[in-house]
Amino acid sequence: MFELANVKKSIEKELERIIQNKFSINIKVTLETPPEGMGDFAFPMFDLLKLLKKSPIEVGKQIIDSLDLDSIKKIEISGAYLNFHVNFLPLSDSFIRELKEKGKESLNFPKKNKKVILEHTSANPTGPLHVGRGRNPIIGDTLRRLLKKYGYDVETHYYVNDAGRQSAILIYGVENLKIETNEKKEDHALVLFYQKANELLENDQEVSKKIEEIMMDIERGDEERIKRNREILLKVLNGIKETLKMINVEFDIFYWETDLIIQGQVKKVIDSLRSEMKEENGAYYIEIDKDGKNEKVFLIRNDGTSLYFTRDIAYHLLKSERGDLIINVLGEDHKPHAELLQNVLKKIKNGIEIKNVFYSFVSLPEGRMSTRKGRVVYLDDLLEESREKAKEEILKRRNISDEKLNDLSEKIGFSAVRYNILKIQNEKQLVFKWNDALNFEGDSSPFLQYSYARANSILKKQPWSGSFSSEYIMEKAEISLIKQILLYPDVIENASENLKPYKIAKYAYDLASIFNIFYTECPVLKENYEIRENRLGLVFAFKTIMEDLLETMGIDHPEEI
RNA sequence: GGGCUCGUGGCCUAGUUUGGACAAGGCACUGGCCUUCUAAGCCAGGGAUCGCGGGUUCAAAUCCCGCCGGGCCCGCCA
Repeated sequence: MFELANVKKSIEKELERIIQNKFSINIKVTLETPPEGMGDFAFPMFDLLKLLKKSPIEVGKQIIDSLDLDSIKKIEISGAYLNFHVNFLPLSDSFIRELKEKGKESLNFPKKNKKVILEHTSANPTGPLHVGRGRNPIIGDTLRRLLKKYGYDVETHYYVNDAGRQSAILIYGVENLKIETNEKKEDHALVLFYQKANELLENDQEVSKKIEEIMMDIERGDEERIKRNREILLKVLNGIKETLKMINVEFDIFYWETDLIIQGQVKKVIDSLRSEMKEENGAYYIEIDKDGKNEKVFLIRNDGTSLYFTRDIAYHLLKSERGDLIINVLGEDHKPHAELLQNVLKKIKNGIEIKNVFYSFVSLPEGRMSTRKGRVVYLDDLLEESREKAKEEILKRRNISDEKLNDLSEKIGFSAVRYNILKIQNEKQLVFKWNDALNFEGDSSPFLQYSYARANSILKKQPWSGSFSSEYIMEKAEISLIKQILLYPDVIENASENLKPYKIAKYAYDLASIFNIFYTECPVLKENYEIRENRLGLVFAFKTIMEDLLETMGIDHPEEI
């Protein structure tokens, strides 16, 4: 499965050997990709030429004369570059044969027998999910799918903050206010209480005091109080789950923050750090080295209750017992917190491996989204809008039953939202614009789904017999397609190792784009037997890989669109 | 003020980790392609001092320094 990368490595090794032998020079050779039409790999000889004080032609010729690898078809000297044309077509024989035999399974990496605990989303259950933090579930869930493919066992967590101030505000609102609403979805109905309570809070000391009391009860571990709260928070959480389901996001575990208090983990953390703790006005802290400076990290308030940070330590210790690698998908605002947490954990337990993936908020042209202030675009509304647009687009093209229309418009509309957010690098700040969020053309999920449907349609008309030989491949478009297909394992590896799910989107788009060119330039069904079967093989390979990519991105892949 | 981060055609993005050949795509715009496997597509075209200024290098969007602009963070909040 890794032949293409191996070919590259073997050329690099061979070049290093030849340069050593011929010129007695030890250099590390890194091949790069030349511009279109100039071969497959390029070796820049600048360093070598400088050392040897010879012309590129002279040095190039000497290298070419001593290089003898089956995989190389042709070598050209172009300026100070040595361009390698690789005979990679034969690689496609085994690749496609394996796809035929094992299907998508052949695309999975070997099991690593390592478990990843992946926490993402973890939005406060005080209102519906909004687009501002909408990147979190999309990045998180794509990582889950990607890392599984890459050979990890993955357990996903949603950390439910039921111990915090935000939750207490909602609880106060629900228990003390009366608000009429005909919102059917409970997260949308209950957020009104949260917003109203926040409003009251601003200029009413009494309200503020009552909320403090709720928080206090929780943090002291009042189980009655906690139980009542959860009933309310769960309603909001269920609304959030519904939204997540629409974009194909699901979790293994919902972990309630207050469990850490009730079950004693917080106390354990405090006990284990007690010897290092110092006191200040009745509160306790430890000192942590941060960029050479000592920083106070408070763990216990002067009223004896724990802080979010303390509970987060406990939670990460718990996660470290459940898996080998902890990955958190976090908003950029958590950066300092997360770094501090890693430092503290090092003090408590050795060898905890944590990787944090940060993303920037999606904002509105008029500023940051805020549930409290009501300046938000809810994910539900965006999804609804996208579904409607998908319906319109479908009806422009075909007449189908209402049932099919509903199904298809969700698969196209919801996916478009997921893709349009996923495709952008996490840390890039993103200003929400309806036009971009609802993009259905070019670099978009309908484009991918469309190319997939085209492939599917061909195979439906004429199933592939399974015979394929790269000898029959000669068209430019066919070769580009094979080349792109063979890159698949490298892309999965790169995206997984660097925890960059958007790399999958980029690759999938390029692949679909190349397939569309192939589709236009290389008719399949009307060719003679050999050519037809070979092209069917290519279409099959494309279809299988595209399906796999779409699944990895959590995007639906209807057979026809 | 300090720290982190982003800045690429009118708009959006890839490329930055590991420096290399004319900076690659999408949207929008202009023109062409459906009696032939789905035109959500394909082809062609115009449009970029890669925020600014220095430096390192044979070679800088990429590395280093300074500056400018946007975002985030600097709690006994979460």
